[in-house]
Amino acid sequence: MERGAIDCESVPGGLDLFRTIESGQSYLWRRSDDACYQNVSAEDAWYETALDLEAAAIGEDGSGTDVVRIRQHDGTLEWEATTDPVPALRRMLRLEDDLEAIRTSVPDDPLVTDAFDAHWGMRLVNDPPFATLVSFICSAQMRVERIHGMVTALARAYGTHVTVGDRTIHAIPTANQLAAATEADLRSLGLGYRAPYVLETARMVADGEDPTAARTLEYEAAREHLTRFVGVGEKVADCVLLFSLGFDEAVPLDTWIRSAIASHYPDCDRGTYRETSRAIRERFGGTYAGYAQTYVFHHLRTG
DNA sequence: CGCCAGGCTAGCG
DNA sequence: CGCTAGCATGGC
Repeated sequence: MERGAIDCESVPGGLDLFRTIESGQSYLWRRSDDACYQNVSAEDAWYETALDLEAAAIGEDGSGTDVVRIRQHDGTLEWEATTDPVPALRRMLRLEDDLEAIRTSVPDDPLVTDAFDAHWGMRLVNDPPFATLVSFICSAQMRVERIHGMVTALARAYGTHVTVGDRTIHAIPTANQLAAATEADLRSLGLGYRAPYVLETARMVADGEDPTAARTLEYEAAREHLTRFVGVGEKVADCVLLFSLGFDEAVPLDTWIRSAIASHYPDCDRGTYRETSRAIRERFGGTYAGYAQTYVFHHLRTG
């Protein structure tokens, strides 16, 4: 394993790795102390995953089997990896984002202000597209702890196993790997009614339907395009657009954000997903509305 | 026991 | 179009 570190002083606005990874955006990482989403501090804990680092650096899933481990320690982001992970980490953890500039573009109302103050340093993620698609198909009517458990179960059952030293790391399965499963197999992992959704979407991607085609479209058209995948409605599509495909204006309307709209932005409730989405997106400043959404979501969910 | 969790699909009017 | 029943599972 190669080793290195990224100086967090060079990250504009700083980095809170714990909140970035354990805020329900990314299901890529496992903690080496196996304590993800147990409300335990990640001080000195390593996060690890197996993936294709070269592909991840350009926003693709790839089929490779690299391993990377990271932790935040002494003002640096330490890493260990089978090959140079820095370009992939910069992209996936969005280390170029200027948090101060982003905060300037979102409203300074009490809820957003409290959320940014409470979780400063949390960054959006930019994960590989298919891994994100599968994760958020699984997210329907699930708590984040269990989504993480389901994705972990999928990785152990179908993902590529990579052994480094005495540790075995499981990659999130590729579309081809998942397409070979059966619905009964996926139900036995606890996916419930999401099992056929994951399977059918994996088969679609394995057959050539490309979720990254949405990148070339205007935002609302991109959201509509992603709903072609089974198990993907407007909300899951917004999550994939925000956490993987670079649409920072996407505001997923989940139960927590709907609750926030009801209590803090009631004029933004326009009845339909599309119109409510437009209203809250505008209220959150447009360009980086998804950043405000993610801070508010995490603030409410952990409060 | 009932209720809820980062909802979606199919089938209805 | 919009609306709703039904859908798995585990934790509290």
